[in-house]
Amino acid sequence: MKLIEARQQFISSWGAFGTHWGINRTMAQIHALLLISPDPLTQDDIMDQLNISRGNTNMNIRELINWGLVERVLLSGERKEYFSAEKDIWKVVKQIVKERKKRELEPMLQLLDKLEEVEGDKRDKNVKTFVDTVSGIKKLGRQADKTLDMMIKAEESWFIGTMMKFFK
Amino acid sequence: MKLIEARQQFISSWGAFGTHWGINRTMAQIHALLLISPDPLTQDDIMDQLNISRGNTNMNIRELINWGLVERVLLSGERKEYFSAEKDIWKVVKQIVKERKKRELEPMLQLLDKLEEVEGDKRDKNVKTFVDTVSGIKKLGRQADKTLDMMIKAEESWFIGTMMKFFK
DNA sequence: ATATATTTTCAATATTTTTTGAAAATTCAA
DNA sequence: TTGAATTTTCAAAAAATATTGAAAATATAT
Repeated sequence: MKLIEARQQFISSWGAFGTHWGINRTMAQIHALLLISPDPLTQDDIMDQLNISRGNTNMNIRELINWGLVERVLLSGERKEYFSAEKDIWKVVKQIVKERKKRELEPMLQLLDKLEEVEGDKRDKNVKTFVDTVSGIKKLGRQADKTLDMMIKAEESWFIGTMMKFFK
Repeated sequence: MKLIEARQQFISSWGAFGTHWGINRTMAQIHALLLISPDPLTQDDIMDQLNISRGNTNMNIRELINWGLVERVLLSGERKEYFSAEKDIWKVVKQIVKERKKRELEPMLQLLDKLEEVEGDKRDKNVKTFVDTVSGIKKLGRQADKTLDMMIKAEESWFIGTMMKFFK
């Protein structure tokens, strides 16, 4: 397979993959493009390579910056802004985990704390089932939260080493 | 907070949560409803409680069954079908992980295997960056695959115990 | 200051996804 | 069988989401 074709496939399936994870196609494609580009790209480079509009490009680049996956690069003597993606995949994963934990897991756990205190008699099976379900999710969620915290702090080598041993 | 309100909030935020993870709102809501219902429900029960159409209900129940999260229950002497959700959250999580691994991670790893064999000279920095990126993702992906396999096989108590020790 | 390059915004449009509801198919009791 | 109950399908409609492109805002060089 030629590079040009392989790049296309990578970008396109990274985009499709993203949509399964609540990330919009374009954002995932821009990320993919930057991941496989040796040098930083401008907004125009991205527009041209992915065939998307200026507005779309701009919005999604900014979103990638919010996620901490892409950064602005200023090249001396150049007026335009350049963009480049973090290439270390372990860092990328940690960054995504960190953001999703903050945006989704933590608010969910807070809600569950509130819901667990529902009024009512536990002898009522509706109350019991509700409370048991909420508690069960909360317990697992709290554990996940701790585990992810550790993962975020870990070095790849340490993390993979540990996993290897435990899940040999 | 009254049970009725707590149930509403749970269903609604479980639905919103689902949309961040590529699951449609209705499917997540039906799942939530079944999780907190002590007894199995019929299609009509679900339609009424969530205010959704028959077609929508039917489609999403079937999808939940495909995901292995809900099962048909036949009550003797009843003509209608009843549905109930697995209540053990650890089992639910394992089931979701298992399905997503099969549907998303495994195909992605297969693709990366192919893409890694791209033609071209690694002294070309475009080729090098592409291959390095693909290899990096593949390596981490393979490790995730193994780790998830272990998790799927594990008992909750063992898993959490292990995590506690390692990520104390 | 002025002109020019560049980035950002956002209303309008297009696309994708979800939902509806009625018709068709299926199931089951009599 | 027949017919009522129930489930499934799917084209059309609605809703949600993503994209465009031109205008406005901003930044920079002269």
